[in-house]
Amino acid sequence: MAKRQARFTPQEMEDDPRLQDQSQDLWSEEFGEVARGLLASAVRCFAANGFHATTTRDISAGVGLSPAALYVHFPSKELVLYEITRIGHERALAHIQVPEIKEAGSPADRLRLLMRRYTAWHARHHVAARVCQYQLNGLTPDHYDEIRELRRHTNEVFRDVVADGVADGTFAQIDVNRVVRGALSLGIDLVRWYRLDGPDSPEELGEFYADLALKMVTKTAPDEQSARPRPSNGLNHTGSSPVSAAK
Amino acid sequence: MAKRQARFTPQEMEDDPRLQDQSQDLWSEEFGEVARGLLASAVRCFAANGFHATTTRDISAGVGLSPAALYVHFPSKELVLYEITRIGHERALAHIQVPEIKEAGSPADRLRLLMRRYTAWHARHHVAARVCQYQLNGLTPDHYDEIRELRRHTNEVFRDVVADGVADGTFAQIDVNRVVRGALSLGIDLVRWYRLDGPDSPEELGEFYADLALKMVTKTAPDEQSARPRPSNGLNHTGSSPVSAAK
DNA sequence: ACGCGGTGACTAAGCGCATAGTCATTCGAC
DNA sequence: GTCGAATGACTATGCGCTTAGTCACCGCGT
Repeated sequence: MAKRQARFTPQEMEDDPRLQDQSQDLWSEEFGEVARGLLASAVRCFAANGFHATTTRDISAGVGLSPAALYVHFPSKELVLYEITRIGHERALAHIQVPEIKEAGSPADRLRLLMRRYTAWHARHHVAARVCQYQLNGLTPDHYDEIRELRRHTNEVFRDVVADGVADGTFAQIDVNRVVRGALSLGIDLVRWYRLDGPDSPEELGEFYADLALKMVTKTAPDEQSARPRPSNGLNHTGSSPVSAAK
Repeated sequence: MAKRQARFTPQEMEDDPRLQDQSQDLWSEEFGEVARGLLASAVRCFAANGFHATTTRDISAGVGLSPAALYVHFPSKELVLYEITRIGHERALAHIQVPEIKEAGSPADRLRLLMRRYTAWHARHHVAARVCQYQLNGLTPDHYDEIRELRRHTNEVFRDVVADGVADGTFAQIDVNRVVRGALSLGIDLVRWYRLDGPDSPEELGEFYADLALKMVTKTAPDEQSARPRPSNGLNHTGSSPVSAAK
């Protein structure tokens, strides 16, 4: 009878190694100590059970407070989600808008650094990033649009690097949009399964995915690859669309 | 005050091209006409607003019935979700367990076919697949475990092909687990952004991702790739772990 | 030292509402 | 007339958020 079956209790969530990450350091400055605790608790709850399955009681119980205490620090449950997603997206974007990448010489080096940092950031903050990626439909339309704007910027950072490499001949004549979406998919989808106590450190995974991204754009010697069962059907992966409506 | 803000009305969902896919044909046999309509409506609602934000009224209104009608065909809302995810996972798995792939000659050909079919299936059924991927936390623990078992099988299909290629020297000496996860990430993450009215047909995207998967495993000529800023730190991407706990 | 008014964090209790699910009854095809 | 499908009115419950009030603490005049 209308019981909301959150599958993880606060105690289970506290101990679960799959919900351990380094997202505490995301909101170290802008919030007071209690508000930070509430955000951390909310991240765990939202990541484990989803925004709508999480009650204000769950969040506040995670820091040993009463439900009403949440409203001393945040005006609504939705705004808690908004702050999490906003900060998450802002920090991820800032982490790939660094001089180190811009000033790296070749597009290949830039792409390698970009993919390494993007992947490692998402691995390090995979719990918060999971909320950022999969709980957006709990936002109001206005807040959702703000987050989309941040995502557009992230997209452009990738697009610029890949487009540069294609333009100057460093990369193969690939479809920029498709490759960018593929690289982003790798860097994002890992938050669905990654865990810090798994076999790969964030840096190792970043290194590996940077290699994969490079392989995506590198020219292949004509007879290097194995035989293609499909001869040539005129539907090759080059310039199929100018700018697709990337979410 | 406790208003659940589902952001999409039934009418909006009916018309939104982002919620159009071919998932109708998934449950053509096992259910009656009305039950199929309810499943289709539930898929749209769950994909648009999430399981917990969807009411039984939303689902039944999508087919012009009263809320109570849902309980004529399904014992609970959770079981509607379970049927969707079960059938989705079963069909996706069946779609890559075909003789066509097993009997293809080289591991490269098998991987190409596998990735093509896996990607195209998820693109064609991206709305239902989105529910299958992102709404699993609405399931009871028992049902969740059943789905995990199906996912494990899917994993193994990929692992077998890649491991074969590595064993017989067709592929480079890559880390099988990492490559499999990367390929699965590409094939799965597309359901987050794909739309049938976008620039790529399911087949084109499958073709493109099959190329990417091949590039992931193909040996690179020693000086083919651009200079690596990292010389050799002993942390190369080879055999870091035997079998990781893939979700 | 002390009292005193002010302040902000926090709580207990609960309001108003919406939800998942129930059930006696009706409808409609055969 | 029978029987399954569908319904409208209903229940039990849980939800987000509010309200009235407690408590610890602060500055400050005396």
